[in-house]
Amino acid sequence: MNREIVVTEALNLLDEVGLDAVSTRQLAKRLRVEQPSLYWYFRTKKDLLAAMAQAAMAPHANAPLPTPEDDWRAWFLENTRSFRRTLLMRRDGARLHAGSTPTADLDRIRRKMSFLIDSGVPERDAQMAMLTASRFTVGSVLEEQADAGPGDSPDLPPDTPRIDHESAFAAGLSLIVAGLTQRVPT
Amino acid sequence: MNREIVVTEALNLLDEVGLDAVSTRQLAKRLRVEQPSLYWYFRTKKDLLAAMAQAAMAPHANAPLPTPEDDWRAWFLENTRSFRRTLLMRRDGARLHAGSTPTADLDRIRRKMSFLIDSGVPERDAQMAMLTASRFTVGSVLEEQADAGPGDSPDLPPDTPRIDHESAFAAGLSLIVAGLTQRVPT
DNA sequence: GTTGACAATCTATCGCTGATAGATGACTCT
DNA sequence: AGAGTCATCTATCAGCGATAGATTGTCAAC
Repeated sequence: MNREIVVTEALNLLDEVGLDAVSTRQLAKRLRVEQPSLYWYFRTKKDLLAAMAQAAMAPHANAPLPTPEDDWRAWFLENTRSFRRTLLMRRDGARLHAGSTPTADLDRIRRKMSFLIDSGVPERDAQMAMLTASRFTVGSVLEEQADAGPGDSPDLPPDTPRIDHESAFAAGLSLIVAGLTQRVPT
Repeated sequence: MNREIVVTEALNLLDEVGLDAVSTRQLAKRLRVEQPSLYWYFRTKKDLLAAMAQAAMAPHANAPLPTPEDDWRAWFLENTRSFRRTLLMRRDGARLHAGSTPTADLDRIRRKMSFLIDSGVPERDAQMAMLTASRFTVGSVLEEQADAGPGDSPDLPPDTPRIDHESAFAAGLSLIVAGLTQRVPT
């Protein structure tokens, strides 16, 4: 056994039972091991959750970086969509992500920033737009996954139209890109 | 004793110890009562947290609604800032808010929507912009409060410039408003 | 081959948590 | 006086994260 196996099984457990029900005991049972054994691999449960969060973000973290030929608007849209898709891949993915200190890949971020700057986006605007899109995405998926979760929604009038999260996200994102476009000198 | 007193004391406890350390036992101790007594007022802890979340949002929920003379841009900015301010008033306010199914005041939302529409914002754009701003705000405050919290940040290079949350929020918000402005017919 | 070190797992237990069952006191209405 | 209810109590449960310390398996050095 090793950390990777533990994390993989922990993510399987997460998908099955949801974040609140992920316990070291349930995880140990799946790994056919006694519960304290997990503490050989992780000092605390928070450490385990952090490793899970990082592993869950792998699809987005390994996506190809932009090339100079790319259109910055198209790339920005796709990058943000990729972030959202990755959060949505796992049950409670947004909560898992938001709950752990991010351990971001700084070099990757710098490369993305450089691409935007080289495409004509002012540095500060590029930085703020990336932050804005990221936080908007986390907020969106957080609500989307909370919404899809437990069915015991309180006594709302039944005519309330369920929000289409997909198009609400698309609309918000295009709003942000439109705002950013204004900042870019022609 | 009544629900209101319990919720008030629960929010005081929250401010002192943080969301993770809010337990029914600590709360009971403060109210000079045994722990199971709280279950007379709330069926589950989740119910208590939901009541806390609603109470915590009171400042924003009681803020004056826009009047027809208001400038829609100025109002939209102030409304979003008010939301953020309210989330920031309580320790872990964003987590508390995001963790509970929102018992939104539908009538209030409709009044805000009507104001925007009367100001010339197309209905769907108004709706999407409100959603976008709200989710961006929750995502922002979530990170801001997670950042300010436990000091055990991992081994990041010490030269990493700490983000100024205030201006990052302002920048993101103005990006959204700029995007929305483009949608409004002159 | 025995010895020793280290990695990995076990047993046992701690203090804490949210929650339930059921008894008890207090106040009110008839 | 008795009934009913509100509000609180005592006692207890199962589950949680975490720690201490014993025990095994494996491989290297002597």
